[in-house]
Amino acid sequence: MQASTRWLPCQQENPCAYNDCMSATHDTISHALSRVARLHRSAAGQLLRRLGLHPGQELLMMQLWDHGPQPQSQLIDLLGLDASTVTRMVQRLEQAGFVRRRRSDDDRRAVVVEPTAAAQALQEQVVHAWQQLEDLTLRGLDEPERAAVAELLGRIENNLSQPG
Amino acid sequence: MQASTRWLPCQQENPCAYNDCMSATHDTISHALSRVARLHRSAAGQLLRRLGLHPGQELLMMQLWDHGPQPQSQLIDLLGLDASTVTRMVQRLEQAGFVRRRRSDDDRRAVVVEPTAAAQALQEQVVHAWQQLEDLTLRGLDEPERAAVAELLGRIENNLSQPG
DNA sequence: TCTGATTGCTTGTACGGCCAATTAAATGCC
DNA sequence: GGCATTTAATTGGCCGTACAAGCAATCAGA
Repeated sequence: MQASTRWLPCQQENPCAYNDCMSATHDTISHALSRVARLHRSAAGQLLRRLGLHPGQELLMMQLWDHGPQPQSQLIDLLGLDASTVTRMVQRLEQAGFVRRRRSDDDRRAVVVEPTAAAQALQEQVVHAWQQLEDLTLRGLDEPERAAVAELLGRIENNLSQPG
Repeated sequence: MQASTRWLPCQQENPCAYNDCMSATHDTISHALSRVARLHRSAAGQLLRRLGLHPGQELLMMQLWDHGPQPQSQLIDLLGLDASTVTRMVQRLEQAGFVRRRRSDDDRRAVVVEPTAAAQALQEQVVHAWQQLEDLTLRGLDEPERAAVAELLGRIENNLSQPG
């Protein structure tokens, strides 16, 4: 990340048409959150890359590791994702050999997703990568500060979970 | 969000193969961050929808509103995105009528991106939507707590910005 | 029992985002 | 000047993600 001052604005007819000093879209927590989210996802991507997973897939796998085989509808609930998203994620994870799909006998509409042996072998590595990510993310924050982050994120999550 | 207990695990040969009580992939701040990020982006999407913008595009437009016409390379730096991402975002924003592109005279490789009149008309609405998003996100947090969020997110951003 | 509503899932389409490979222009070094 | 290196941008390919539309199985009420 080097400084980028090779472009100096205000060389046009109306010099003050743009807010160089006082940004109309001043920095907000929403801005910071967007940046942090992308950086965090990117870091996760680098760690998961070698394991053959794309960021986002590890969250689905973790649900399977934690709660065992379950219908897609439950994955959708737990992950909070769109149904179509989960459908295609599961299709790709099946293609990659990490999950298996079968139609449920109880409800012939439902599809039960279960981890494969290959996924079991993967679990340990993913947990490790996730730990590395956590360490990298929270480097330099002591325990009370980490607790504060967790608490504040929890409240923000709550805010965003319930409608406007 | 209704409870989802219609699926009870542990009805298989090996009852304790899955960690229902003590999750191996226990809840982390990285997890919370992922969830909050998706919720936040989703909320932004709903607010930007009526304005004809997709989440992510508003950040690019804000750069243009704040700093005026500038080469794509600078947008890439400021937004921290991949060059290919910005290329296609700008193409779509041009298609939508919000930006114009011209080759720079100084450097015939460079493409200068500038907001259109339609974009100027949009700015006010986007700023308002962004304010709504900020309010929704931080609802119930008092000023010291908001400051704490900003400070902690800043440190996390710093952590994630520098290599491993 | 039949029928309308609901539920589970899929496919089409589109965007944000990344990596890899490529082209063209500018720069730097000899 | 000439050539290797760097830089700006683009395109192809892939995945995550969402919305809209649609199909099939299930459920509930008349």
